[in-house]
Amino acid sequence: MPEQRFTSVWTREHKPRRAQQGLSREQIVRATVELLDAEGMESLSMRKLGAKLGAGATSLYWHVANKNELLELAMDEVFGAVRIPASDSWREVVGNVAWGLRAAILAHPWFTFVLGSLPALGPNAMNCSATLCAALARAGFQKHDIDYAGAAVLSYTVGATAPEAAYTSALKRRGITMEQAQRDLAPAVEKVARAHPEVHARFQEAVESTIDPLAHRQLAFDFGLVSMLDGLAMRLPKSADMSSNHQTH
Amino acid sequence: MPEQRFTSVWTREHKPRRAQQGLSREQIVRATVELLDAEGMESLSMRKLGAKLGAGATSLYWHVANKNELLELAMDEVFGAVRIPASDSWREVVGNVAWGLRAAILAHPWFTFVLGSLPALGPNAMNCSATLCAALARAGFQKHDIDYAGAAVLSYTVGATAPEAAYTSALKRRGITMEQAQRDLAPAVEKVARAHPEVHARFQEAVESTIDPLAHRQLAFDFGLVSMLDGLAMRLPKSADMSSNHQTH
DNA sequence: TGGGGTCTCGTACAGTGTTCGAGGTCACTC
DNA sequence: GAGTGACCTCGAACACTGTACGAGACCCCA
Repeated sequence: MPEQRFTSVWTREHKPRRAQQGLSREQIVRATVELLDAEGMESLSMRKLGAKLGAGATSLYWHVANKNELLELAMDEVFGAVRIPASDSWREVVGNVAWGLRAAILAHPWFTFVLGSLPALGPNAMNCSATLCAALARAGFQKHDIDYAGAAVLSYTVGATAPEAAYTSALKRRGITMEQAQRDLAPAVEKVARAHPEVHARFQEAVESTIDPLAHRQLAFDFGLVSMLDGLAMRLPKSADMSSNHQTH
Repeated sequence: MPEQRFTSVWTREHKPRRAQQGLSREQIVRATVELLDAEGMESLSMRKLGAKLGAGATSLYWHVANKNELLELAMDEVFGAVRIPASDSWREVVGNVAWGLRAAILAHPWFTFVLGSLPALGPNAMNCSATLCAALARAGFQKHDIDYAGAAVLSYTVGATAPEAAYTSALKRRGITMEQAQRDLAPAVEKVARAHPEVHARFQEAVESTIDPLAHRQLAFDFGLVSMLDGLAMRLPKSADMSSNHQTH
């Protein structure tokens, strides 16, 4: 087996070319994000992207080594859209980053696919995790616990938001309403109800609920986020921060 | 726009054919899991799968409507491998399910890709979330909080384990050692170090650390899981369970 | 007038998921 | 035994995909 290398856009250096005319890397990345937002991950092809830019598909390969590099760049573009808050309260900083990341994922549902397959080494991603860790360090976490706590919040945020984004965007793109989807899934739920009656009961509750589904999902996210933050607060060496029951939103 | 339907393997009914000869659905699903484990998500093709079974690619379409259905079935197969614990302590049940799911994801890194794109409506997935919710209900959570708490634990578990599985399996499949990867990433980290020196310091610590990287990742996962469980325990209406500081593993 | 770097792109290759329809193999009935 | 219809397999074809390669175009500078 030949000693392979682990590569990424961020390990090659890249001199920005004269932005005179023709294509530029920034322009290509912007178009990529737009196309992904509009049509989703599996509809992005180099030919379509080229056409959108009024260029041939293979012209893109001058500015970018391959499709994966393009996706890495697009991912970091989304990380860049996460607003980084400034505050003295670590709970506020961490909570705001989590909600910001959630908003970014919901706006760009393809994001988590890229995050799951390619390393996030871009400057904006680094900036995100750095502010998180800085806040946690200031809060009083020590050494490895800083990384652990930061990773825990990011993991929960991504894990909670990704399927939500995938589901809602899949429905929207295919022109299916939420009610239609629930109606279509009813038989499958019915089948499972025999083994787990209490699951069925809660599903019915959800269907007949009068709360706005969007508000419902926000409540669910907040519940988990607040729980995580409270649990982290318990792990602070000296109980410096005791405002554990504040809502983050 | 024509009123589309939201479909899934689990919404169609399926009569298991006579298992006499030729292909069967179970056999195909087993082979799918094997192929995905061995070569990863992007290397699964109907032609390869057919060849592995000694059949033509298009023969599979008699037993399964399309590739997505196949992936749904494979996903539920993995859910079925999660051992469901029996215990009176809700923390033990929830913790064990989380660790079991983590083990399943690490053994089948393609799992989270499917989970992210297709609905998990299979019986084994339902069983998993049902035991989780049953334990949480017994613990004292009420109504929606049961779902919220269950979703929080699953979200954290998936969000924390998925990138870990993706990274380690990508390295293994391409024959790259962990040390080699860290060496390859060094220039990118170096570049970011200028903006965030404290990130660089912790990265160096991690590289030079003498702890086994596997143990390190397990510690990180446990840190977040215990934090989440502690935070959930705080949300129990009457403080029925106060054993908040026990480790789960 | 000549390079030489920078950039575009047509062609080609090996692969993909899936449709269609022709055919083959049974178990059962007349 | 002949015939029928359900069950199952599969070759060919279609419209795609990512990207390697090499031919050319443009522009700046000597």
